[in-house]
Amino acid sequence: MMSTAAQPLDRIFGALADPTRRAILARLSGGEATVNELVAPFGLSQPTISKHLKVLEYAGLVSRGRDAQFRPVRLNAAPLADAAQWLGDYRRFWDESLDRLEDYVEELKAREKSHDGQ
Amino acid sequence: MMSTAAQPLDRIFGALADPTRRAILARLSGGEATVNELVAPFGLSQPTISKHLKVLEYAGLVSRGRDAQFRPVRLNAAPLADAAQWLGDYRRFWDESLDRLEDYVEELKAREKSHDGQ
DNA sequence: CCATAATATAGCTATCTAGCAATATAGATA
DNA sequence: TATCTATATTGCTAGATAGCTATATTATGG
Repeated sequence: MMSTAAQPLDRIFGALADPTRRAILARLSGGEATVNELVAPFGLSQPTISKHLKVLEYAGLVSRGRDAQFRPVRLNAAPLADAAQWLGDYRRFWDESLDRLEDYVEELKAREKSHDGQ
Repeated sequence: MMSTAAQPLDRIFGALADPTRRAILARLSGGEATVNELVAPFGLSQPTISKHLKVLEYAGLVSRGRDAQFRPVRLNAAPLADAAQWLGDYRRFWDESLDRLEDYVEELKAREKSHDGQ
């Protein structure tokens, strides 16, 4: 199960490396779902989907609720921000000319965040 | 070696899921390097690094040159843009309030790109 | 309490992974 | 040509992964 010693980014990128798991996240971006609702669209067994959910949970990308015998799954996107930040360090290599604009926006955003704002 | 049928994002995220490979990319962001230069900082054998390089190459993240008996490795960040774009679809979930600003900038960037500009 | 529905766990297989040491190959140089 | 240096390839091991079926668990509802 991806060695217990794995770093957060290992788990996050590892979770995203599987198309079924990316599809699960895409589905969850439209709202929470039960396990069976997630099983339906794939040609995969329920235990297989449950295993994928465990990988996503281990990466912090989903969390589970409880509603009678249902265990609703919801998206938790926070770790994706870490992944995006890691990628951000390389942005200038694929998008050199727009780098300064990006920096400017990041600065604006940081400023807005520090002022708070709703 | 991550099934031949893997999709590009599988290979990209899969490549990023290993800390040694992320460190190699970080090193390459400072300029190209030979295999032995990449071996040095890790406590890993040369064949192990060569194998990591093959995974990175398969994901399109590095390319190799030839200079005498050296095979210089350089960063190819383009596939990271695909990963970043995928993540971008989830940005609003971790960064709701700044979404409109982000959209605005994306629009600006698209406009600037279509005008070209150096 | 019993039956059913939703989900989790166990146990299995085939394949992939990350690491190693040993060896092969390719190019430069003495 | 012989040798040295840089890198690739081979063959191995231990452990992870993705899938399955069968079974256990948990909670509802009769």
